[in-house]
Amino acid sequence: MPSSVPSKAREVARAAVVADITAEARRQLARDGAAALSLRSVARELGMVSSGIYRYVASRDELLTLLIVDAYDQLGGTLERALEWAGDQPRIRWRIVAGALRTWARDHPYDYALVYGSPVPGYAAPDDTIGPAVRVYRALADPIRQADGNPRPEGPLAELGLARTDGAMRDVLGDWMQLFGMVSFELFGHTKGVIEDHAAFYADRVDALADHLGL
Amino acid sequence: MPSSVPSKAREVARAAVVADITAEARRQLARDGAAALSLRSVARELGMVSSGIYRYVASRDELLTLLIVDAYDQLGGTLERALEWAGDQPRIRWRIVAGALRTWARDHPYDYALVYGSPVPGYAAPDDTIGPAVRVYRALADPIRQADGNPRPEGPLAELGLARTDGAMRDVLGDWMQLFGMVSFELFGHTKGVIEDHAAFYADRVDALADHLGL
DNA sequence: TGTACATCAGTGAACGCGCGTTCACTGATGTAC
DNA sequence: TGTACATCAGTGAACGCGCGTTCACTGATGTAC
Repeated sequence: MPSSVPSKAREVARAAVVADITAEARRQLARDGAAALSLRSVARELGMVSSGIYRYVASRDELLTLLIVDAYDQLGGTLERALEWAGDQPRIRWRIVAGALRTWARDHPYDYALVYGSPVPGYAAPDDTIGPAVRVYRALADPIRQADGNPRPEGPLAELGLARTDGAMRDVLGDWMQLFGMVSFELFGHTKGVIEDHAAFYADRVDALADHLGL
Repeated sequence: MPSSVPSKAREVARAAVVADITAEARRQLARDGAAALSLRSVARELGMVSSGIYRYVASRDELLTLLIVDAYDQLGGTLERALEWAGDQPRIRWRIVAGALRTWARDHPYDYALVYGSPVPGYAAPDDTIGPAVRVYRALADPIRQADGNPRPEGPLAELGLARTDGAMRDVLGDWMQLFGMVSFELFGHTKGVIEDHAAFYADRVDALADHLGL
């Protein structure tokens, strides 16, 4: 019978290698996009024989899941850090968190595309990705939560700490989707010849949305 | 010296084969997504030897361009046809064209993803795709044009027939991006556990946008 | 209308590539007594 | 502290696959006189 408490040292080493794999995969994702990501090239770059990587990752799909979770965490963490120094005016906090979203997306276009672009064909995201995804929405909800005076949350989005009525919740969701719509249009190149100054356009819309959200 | 007027019969036959290729490619796109699209499998399905397809398409990228143009045209045409029977109230026309956008996207998810999702890595859309893309925006602009009483258009979006001021134009663009944001979120599965009735949510938001646009 | 020639569609073989995944294996590392 | 054993990381070879693209070629189709 195997010992139920695995070796600490092996556990640590293992986690380190998984982290290396994820980091290298992310690097390749940033260079070539999700479709081109291959286990073989990750292994190669890590100086490992191609089959060795199967000690750590069960399949290509599992590596993609790792990357998706990682991307959500990076983005969520970035938004949270941005909010730390944002003062206590809801409108300012909204500007800052929305701006941080756009900046992160521009800095990590393939990570953004991986999670908010078209799904990788044949890949179905497991439920492990839901938690990290919510982290992003929680950050976006922060200014609204604050404007509402942190009421006791109920309803479908209670985990976000929001307590608006159904109608007001639809407003919030629609406004968030506009945010992602704008970022996607900019990143995916749908504004050629229409919008010249993306930063200005985005800032202008973010303020309009702040009005709409009552911030 | 070759004749400058090519044979009519050959020209017709050629166009028919190109249409066959596009149709088969679209079918495969609908089944497996853009990343899995291959010249070989299109040729195979057409009963042609793999190299034969190079008589009609210079490369895989060119086939992708064909598909993108085709998708824009399909969507643009769908929106235009929807508007034909929409009566003359701007608000109704807006509801109909927005609804047709969502319906088309749900019916052709991979076509939608091809043009409004993340770009295919390594592929850069040539300028041939701009014209067909504008056709979609022209249809979305129809209700606004009508509400404005078809004034003489000027400014950056004159080709859409819109004549609003810069600020009002930003409103329009932002609202359109919300539309695409909502459709993308629904199609790409980002609303799990948040929105149950997508049709109702979308209709509700479309009406809110109509108010915002003054329709 | 008939013939010589040019054009073009489609063939078949080949090049060189990278991929995901499996499997039997060798050593090194940790564990239990 | 020392030894016998179990576990695990990483190897190397292999399977079978499909891809994009090139190239020299055979016939069929159209064109010019």
